Amino acid sequence: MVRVLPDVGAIDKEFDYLVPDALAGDVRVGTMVRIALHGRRVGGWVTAEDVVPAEGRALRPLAKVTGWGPAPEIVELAAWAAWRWAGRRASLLTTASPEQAVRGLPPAPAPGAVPTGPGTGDPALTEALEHPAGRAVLRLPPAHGLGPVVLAAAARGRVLVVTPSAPMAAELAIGLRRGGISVAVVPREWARAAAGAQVVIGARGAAWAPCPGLASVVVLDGHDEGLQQEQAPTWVAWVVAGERARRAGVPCVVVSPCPTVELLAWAPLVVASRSVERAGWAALEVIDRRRDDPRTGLYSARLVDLVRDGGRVVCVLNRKGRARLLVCGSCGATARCTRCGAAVTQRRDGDPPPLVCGRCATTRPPLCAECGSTRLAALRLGVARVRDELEALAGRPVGEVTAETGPMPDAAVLVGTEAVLHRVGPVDAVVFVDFDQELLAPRHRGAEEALALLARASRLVGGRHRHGRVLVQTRVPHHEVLLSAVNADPARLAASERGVRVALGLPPERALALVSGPAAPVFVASLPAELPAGCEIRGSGEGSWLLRAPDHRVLADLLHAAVRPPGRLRIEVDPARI
DNA sequence: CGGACAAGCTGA
DNA sequence: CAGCTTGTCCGG
Repeated sequence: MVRVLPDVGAIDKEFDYLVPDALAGDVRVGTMVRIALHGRRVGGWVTAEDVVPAEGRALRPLAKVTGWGPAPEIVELAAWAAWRWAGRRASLLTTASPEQAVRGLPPAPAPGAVPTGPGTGDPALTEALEHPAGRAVLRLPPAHGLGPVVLAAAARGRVLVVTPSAPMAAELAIGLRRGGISVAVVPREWARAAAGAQVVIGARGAAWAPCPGLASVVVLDGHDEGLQQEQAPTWVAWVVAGERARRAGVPCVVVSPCPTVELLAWAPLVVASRSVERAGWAALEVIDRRRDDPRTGLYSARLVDLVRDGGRVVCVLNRKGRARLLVCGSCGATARCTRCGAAVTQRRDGDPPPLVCGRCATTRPPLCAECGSTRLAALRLGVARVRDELEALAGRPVGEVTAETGPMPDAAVLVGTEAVLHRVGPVDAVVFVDFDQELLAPRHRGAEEALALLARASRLVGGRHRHGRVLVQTRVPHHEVLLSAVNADPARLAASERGVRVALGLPPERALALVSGPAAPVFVASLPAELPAGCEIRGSGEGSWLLRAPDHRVLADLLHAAVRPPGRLRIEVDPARI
């Protein structure tokens, strides 16, 4: 007799079934089965074997064995993650399972010729993998090759590699295969991974992929938002990978050019040598636009030079979710929150209408914080015009790229939203036309996301040795993000960011959950009136509540104790936006 | 989720 | 009061 968790959205409950003798050999914890439930057939996973029969209940037999599913330790990991992110096990087990039924495994691939011996391993990676803490964050600059890092890990045994995107995983896999290593790219090659490939690689779902005989786990670009699942449960791949490695007793290394404060709180930091780090960040030119007219000064002389004869140039313009910025008419400074540094907007009510921070809601009188002037002007980019104007300035064709546009235009100069950075190959220069939208984004991870953009740009143009250029136009030229990138020193931003998080009670200082949806009021009302020490709940007034706890354990236990009412309820633990 | 069944609403 | 909609419950 086995216990089965049905793959049905609203059911987070297990049911017991008899195993027909004919199927007995194919059934273990994790196996995907079909069961008769309430008059219909649904899929599910075996979650326990040898269940003691309950009294007085006629059990139905399993209808069918669908095929291989996640290994027993992954089923346990899913239970842990369901607790950690207040989600359903079924949604996590789906991620951990093959997309198509796997009836049998292919023969185990030969590991291939993994170069071993002295001189083959990246010394920084070796130090990270052998860190006594069992886990480490390895800071390697953007242009540092990741192929050799994976190779060095593969030399120590079977390795699970998690990347923020599928194309990145595919590209690394091609390089590894060329080197003769056996690779399984998940989710497509789930069965090959289960059969025992030397490297199992994929996007965030790879944190759940099969990898028998796992020797180490490597997460690449650990700062990237792509490692977090957008829909609830909002699990984060490096957290899952770390927990999996801990349970398996193997090391986990998270590699990133710009580790977030959350990563730095999670594991000890290992850094490459200063010269390696400097060489791996592109030269960054900061163009101070404070003296330019906010309405006309979109194109600095340096920008015009670059698009005229800068080879392949990509111009990034953030036109989506573009908030209006206020600029001082006297000194050119951008209006920012005096408490947290995010961009402020002007309210319509009040006399005079006050400035309000989009991040921490602090309000202040409408004066320039730099020079005291009352002349604050709204700055809006004429985005639709930018492509045309650049084409006129450059004297050569300019193509437009966004997430929605079709094939890549055949032009040496491209203008696009951030999506363009994910779609182009190597280029000679990247220009951020108006970086202040990024620098001052009223999101709690805004500054880190801005540095991540500069890191991505650095990778596209190659490191300092390739003479690629990254150009940033800004009215906040001394922002920590820019200083960090200019100096190839991400620790700088991490230090200041750490202070902001402590002051505002944000992660990693505190653990957060955002509760929303029609059922949210009932759910919130069912929380104990006397919250555990250090916890608080704040309503937004728009049907969502922010729950704050000293750490994830307290937060998860609290969410677990509340009554989950019927109806739609979204619980976002570690929300990307608050 | 989706079927079963109960409780409410409507119109001749 | 049949016939239908809407709500609540529960599954092995």
